[in-house]
Amino acid sequence: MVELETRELEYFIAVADELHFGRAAVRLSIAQPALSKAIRRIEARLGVPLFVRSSRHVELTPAGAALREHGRHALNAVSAAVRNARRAGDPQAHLRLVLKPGGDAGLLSGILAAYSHEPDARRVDILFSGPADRTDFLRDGRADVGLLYVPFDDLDGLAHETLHTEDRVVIVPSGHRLAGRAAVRMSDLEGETLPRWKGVPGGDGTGPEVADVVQMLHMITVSRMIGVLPRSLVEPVPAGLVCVPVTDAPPSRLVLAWNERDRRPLVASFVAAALGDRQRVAAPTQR
Amino acid sequence: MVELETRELEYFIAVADELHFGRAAVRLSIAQPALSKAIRRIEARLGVPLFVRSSRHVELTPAGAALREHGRHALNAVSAAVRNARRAGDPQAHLRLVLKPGGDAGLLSGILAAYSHEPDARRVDILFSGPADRTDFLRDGRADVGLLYVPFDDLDGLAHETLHTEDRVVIVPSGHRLAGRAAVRMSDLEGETLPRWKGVPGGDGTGPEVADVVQMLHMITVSRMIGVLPRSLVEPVPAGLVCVPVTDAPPSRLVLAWNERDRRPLVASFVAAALGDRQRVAAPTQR
DNA sequence: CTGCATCGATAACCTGGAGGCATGGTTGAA
DNA sequence: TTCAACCATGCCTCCAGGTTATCGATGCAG
Repeated sequence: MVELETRELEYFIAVADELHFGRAAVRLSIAQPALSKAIRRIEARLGVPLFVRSSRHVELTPAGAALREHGRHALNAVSAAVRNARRAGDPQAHLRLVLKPGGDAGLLSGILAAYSHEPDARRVDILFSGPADRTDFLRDGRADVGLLYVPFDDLDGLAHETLHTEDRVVIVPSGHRLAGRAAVRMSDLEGETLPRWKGVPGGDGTGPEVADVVQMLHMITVSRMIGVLPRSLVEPVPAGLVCVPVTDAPPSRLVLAWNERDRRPLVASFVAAALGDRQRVAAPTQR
Repeated sequence: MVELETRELEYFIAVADELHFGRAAVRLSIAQPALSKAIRRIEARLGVPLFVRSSRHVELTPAGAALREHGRHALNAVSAAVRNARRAGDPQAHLRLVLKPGGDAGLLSGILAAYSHEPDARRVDILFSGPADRTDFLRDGRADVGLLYVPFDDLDGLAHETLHTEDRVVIVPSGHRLAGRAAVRMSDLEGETLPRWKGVPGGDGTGPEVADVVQMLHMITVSRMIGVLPRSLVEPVPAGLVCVPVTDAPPSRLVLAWNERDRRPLVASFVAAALGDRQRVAAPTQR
C-alpha cells in the first residue's frame, strides 16, 4: 500500500535538483551506487521512468518533473507535520517570526508592541533566513509567521494578509541620467544593467550577482548597475544615491504570511495584533 | 535527516483513527507487536509521546492530535505526488471528474458538452465516490476535478469556482405541520428530528443515521424525520413529500473544485469550459 | 474475591532488502 | 587511442522491521 517512502522521495529530489548522481549522493551522504539503485527501484515501483540518463547527461522526464514539483510539497508537509507534533507538546513554545534583515519596512517594532498586549502573547523568536528560502520556513514549520514581499516571494501554500502597500523606486547613482527625473516608467530602464539576485534563477537582470540589498546599493554606488526596489527597503537613502519613483511597476506589498494549514490561535492572534484595528480582529480569511 | 517514513506515518494514522492497536494492526495487515514497536520507535525519534495508553484505553496526546491532523495532509500529498508522476507520462490520460450520484444539479451534461468543444478536450471519466470522501479524491490525486457542495464539503486544500448558488428547502411529509407554509425560517424547525449523516461526525442532527439522499427521503416519507437540502438535490420531488424554502439558511453553492496545487492546463480548460462565457475564460484565481 | 477475557508490551528469532565496495561499460574530449 | 567522467552491475554484509509466543495489567461477571 505504501507507494513511496519519505527517504526515497528525498533521494529523488536530490537527484532531480543536481541532475548528477555523484553530487546528489554526496549531498545525501550515501554512496553513488546505492543512489542509482534507489532511483531504479522507485521507477520500477511507480512504473514510470523519472530520468533520461546517459553516462554524460541526466535529465527529467515529464513524470520526473511532476514528481519533483509535488514531491517537494509532500516533503514539506511531512516536515511540517513532525515539527508541529514536536511543538504541540509545549504550550509555552515561542512564536517564531521569520523575515529578511531590514525587510520589515519599519513596522516590526510596532507589530511586536501590539502583539505583546494580546492576552495570549508568547515570547517571539525572530529568525533571519537566507536570501531566498524564507517561504520554506513557513511551509515546513520552521517558523510560524513571516514578513514577505509580494510579488517577490512565492506565496504558494501560504495564507497571508497585506500589511502595507508601497510603490517601487529605481535607485541610481546621483550622477545618473535618470537622477533628476521626478518619475520614470519601466520602459525608461531599457538597456540598464539590473542585478541578478543570488539564489533566484528566474531573474531578469543581467549584471553582477548580489545577495542582499546592501550589496546591491554598493554596486549601484560604484555605477555597476541600477536597481528597482520597494521604497522602504532603501530608507534611509545612502549618500550618493537617488531614488526615483517608478510609476508603472506593479506595486509591492509587504504581507504577513503563515502556513495555510496552520489554524492555531497562536498564529491568529499574532495576525490580529499585526493588523491592529485597521481591520476586523476576527480570524483572517484564508482563501 | 529523515524524520518520519511514509510507512510509519500510515501506521500512526491507523492507530490514531482506531485508538486500538489490535484493530489498527489488522487494518494494516501486520501483527500487533510490530505496530506497538513502530509507534514506540516514532515516539522515540520525535521525542514526544503520541498516545497515552493503558491496557484498557488508548488516547491521543496533543502532539498526537497535531501529527494526525498534519500527517493526513502529508500522506495525501505523497499520494498525489505519486499519482501525478504516474499520469504525467501519458498525455492522453482521461480527465477524471468525481461527483456524488445525482449531485450535479442537472448541470453535468451541459458542462460535458461545453468541455467537448475545448480544443484540448480529453475523454472524461466520471467517478462516483462514497458518501463523504469525494474531497479526498481531489486531495490525493485520484480525480482531477469534482463537483462539491459548499458548505457541506470541506474545501481545505482545494481551489474552486462556484457554478451555481441555490437556496435550501426543508423536505417534509405532505401531512406535516409545515407542509402548507410558503416559506419557513430555521427557528421554525426547532424540535424537529434531523438526520445524522453517515461518516460526518460534526452533524447537528439527532435522528436516524442516513447514508445518502435517497435513504433520507425514505425516512422522511415514513415521518421519521425531516431534512434540509439544496433544492436541486430533491428534484423531482417524490410523491408524498413537500419542499418549503428556508429563508435564512446559508445558501448552498455547487462548486467545481480541484487540488489547489494542480495547475495543469488540463484542469484549467475544464474549469473554463464549465464556467462557460459567464466569466472570463482565463486561468481561474485560486486564492 | 476470584477467575476470565481483553489488550498492549516484551522477548527471541528470522529475513528481505538497503547500502557499501569494487568494478564494468559507455561516452565525449583531447 | 587514451583518458576522464559518470552511471550501472555484482556481490556481500547487516540491521530494520517483521513474525510467533508469552507476559502483565486491568476491568468485569458471578
